[in-house]
Amino acid sequence: MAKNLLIVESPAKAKTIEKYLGKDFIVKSSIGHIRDLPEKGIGIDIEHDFAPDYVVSPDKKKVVSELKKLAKEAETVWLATDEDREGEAIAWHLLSELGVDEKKTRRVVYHEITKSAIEEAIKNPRSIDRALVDAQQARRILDRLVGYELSPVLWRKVKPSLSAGRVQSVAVRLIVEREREVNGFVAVPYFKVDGLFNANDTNFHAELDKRYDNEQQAHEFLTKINGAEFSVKDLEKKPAKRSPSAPFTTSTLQQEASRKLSFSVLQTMRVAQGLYERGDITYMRTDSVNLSQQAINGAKEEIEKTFGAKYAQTRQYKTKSSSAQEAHEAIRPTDFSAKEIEGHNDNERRLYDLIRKRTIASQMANAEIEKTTITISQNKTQDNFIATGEVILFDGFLRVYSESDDDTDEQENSETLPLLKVNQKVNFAEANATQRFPSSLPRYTEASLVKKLEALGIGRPSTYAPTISTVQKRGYVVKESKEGTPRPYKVITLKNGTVTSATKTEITGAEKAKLFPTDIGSVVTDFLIENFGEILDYNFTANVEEEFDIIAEGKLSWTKMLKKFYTPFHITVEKATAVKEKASGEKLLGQDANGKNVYVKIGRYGPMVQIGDFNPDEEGETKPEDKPKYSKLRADQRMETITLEEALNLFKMPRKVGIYEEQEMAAGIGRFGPYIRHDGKFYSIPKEDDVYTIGEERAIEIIKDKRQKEIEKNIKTFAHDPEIRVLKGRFGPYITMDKKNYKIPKGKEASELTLEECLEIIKNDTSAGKKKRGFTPRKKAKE
DNA sequence: CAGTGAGCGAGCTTCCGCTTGACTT
Repeated sequence: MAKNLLIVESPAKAKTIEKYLGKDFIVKSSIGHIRDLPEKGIGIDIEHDFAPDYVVSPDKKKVVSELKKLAKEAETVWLATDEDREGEAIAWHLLSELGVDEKKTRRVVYHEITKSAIEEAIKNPRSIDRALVDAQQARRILDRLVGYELSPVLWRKVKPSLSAGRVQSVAVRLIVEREREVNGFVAVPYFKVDGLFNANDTNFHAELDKRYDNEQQAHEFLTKINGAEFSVKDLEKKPAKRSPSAPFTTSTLQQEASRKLSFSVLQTMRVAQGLYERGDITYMRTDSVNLSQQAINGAKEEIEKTFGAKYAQTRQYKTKSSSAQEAHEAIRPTDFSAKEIEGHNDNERRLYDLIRKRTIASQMANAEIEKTTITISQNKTQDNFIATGEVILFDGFLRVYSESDDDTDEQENSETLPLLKVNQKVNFAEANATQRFPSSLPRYTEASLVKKLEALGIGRPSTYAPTISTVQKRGYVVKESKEGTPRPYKVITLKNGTVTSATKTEITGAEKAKLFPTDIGSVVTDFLIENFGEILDYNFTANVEEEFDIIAEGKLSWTKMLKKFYTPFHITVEKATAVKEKASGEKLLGQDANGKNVYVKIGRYGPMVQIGDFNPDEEGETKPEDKPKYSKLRADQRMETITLEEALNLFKMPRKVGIYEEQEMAAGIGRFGPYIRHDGKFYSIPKEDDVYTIGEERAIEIIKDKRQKEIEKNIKTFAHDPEIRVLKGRFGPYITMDKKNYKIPKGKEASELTLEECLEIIKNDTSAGKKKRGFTPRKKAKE
């Protein structure tokens, strides 16, 4: 029987530590929190100092009973959960739930999973820090009060099953407000002038040191400098250095994996979890940029071996975020010499490579750069052209890793400039004044939202990915890509002594995997800001965190803090509940041809347009012809941006188009876009046709086309078994049976397949049994 | 999938932060 039971939070960590401690120790994990407030009901006795009703979580019953048994048999129970607020609380819950004498328990802490750190921790046990536990209770209970009192208000005022909370509601607010900024942004165009020069047989670009507001000014300037002589007025060389970024935390890993690998934050965490479980990387949910001494030595050794001693420069980074609790190390490889990892899929290899390079780069020398600025003047006006270039004198960490940036174009500064002298003449080739449109701040991606939340101190490494899932699951936010629209712009060119003007076209407004608010998201946000401004304030979390810190220092009672918060909060909840009207986001768009009011609002089934008002007579009756008319918004329309004309157009659908084969044809817009409906069948209307004006003749053409394609699609059918068909699809021929599709093996001619061969292919198909790997929610979604 | 729409209302929904596991064909 083992004398010692040591409990940590993560099973993978338990395995590692067990190796370090030897046979006198049995190491087990709690798998996170073991107790919590009950899921049903508030679970807090508010009248009696917010006494919480903790219950063992249903999915932790097994773990707890096993730990209980082992704890009883052990001489000493070591509570080795993380050294932060949540970890301290887990230790305290374990102590009270396992039913062992406190005298035979020890609390130990460490910041890194190394043999020396664990042994050192065992030598220095302490007792449980009750003040820190109280701070956690205050955090937990405040979140429950906010979440479970605000959500029911939304059920009454907006729609059932909605939710609100300290973290998610602010996340949605960020997205709603950014969308309004983007939509309200008016781009005031300007002209920038770019010159192409040649000197020492090298072409190079230089930009004019001023911009013009309009085409006329730009034109005038180019006309003025026609025939000018250009020379180097000034030359400046400045040394600069660039330093590597800190090793990864959860948030920075999510951002870089998004930019460099196009991973969603959930995908990043899933892949990292796999790497962690196999022992390839350290823990992936961390807010610390710290590396253990052992890790720094490992990185240094690897750098010296691969690149030479002058490339190594060890550093210890400091965390910028004030909310950080730093219970773990930064995310790093466990073994720096492992360049390639065995037995992993492509995504795991790519993420591992990113983590390894980032960590190694963080311990490498600065890059040394020489920045060159060349000022070119001319003899016609006082204006100068400026060329900038960069030469890397010593690549340092750049040899391994360079961080991506969300906001800037990376292709600039890539030009090599010729070696010039002051007063040297340069040859002018051409100059272009190009019309540019400034852009608004970009919409958030999942990863840039995480970055913003972290900067505000909202949420924790373990919750970034789930929060982003929650706001999407509730229908507040959608992740979407959008095709851009063409926009004309002017280019004025001076070349060969003449100035010419041309109009070109660029694509603008294209978006890839960006977060957009839904109408529900906007309406809920407006409602919450109006009624619960304090909670929706970007500083709310920071403010309560300050108080949690004071509680953790033992200088404030957690129940007092909660009471001070809850009393006024609860009054606003009751006030908001007492107001009968729904929060529908109703907006008057204008009047239709008959002078009836046209509104957009959220109805029972989502956003809609309403024409007309209710005007009941004395008996409270409304005549049927006076009742308002309704139409749902299309999927691509938003309450905030729909125009009166677009709203009225919705009522023109579905529209009678004509008769074909004695059946009526109607045009409409469905979930998959514009369609013609005929004899119960739907035919998509191609992009080049207008659903509002399409005529009978064209509609019949579309129907005939579709039928023809249907016929061509059938490569082969079998009289014996009409269920099985060989079809032509987007990716080539395939076999279909019972709504499932099967690939045709290479080397077989589709049109010559026999029924037996088809059955053989279907039988041998293996793709159906594929299992999806990943996390599923604790509770199964009811759908 | 191809479209509904006030009001009345049973009984349901919900938070944040720790952490992974998988009844049978």
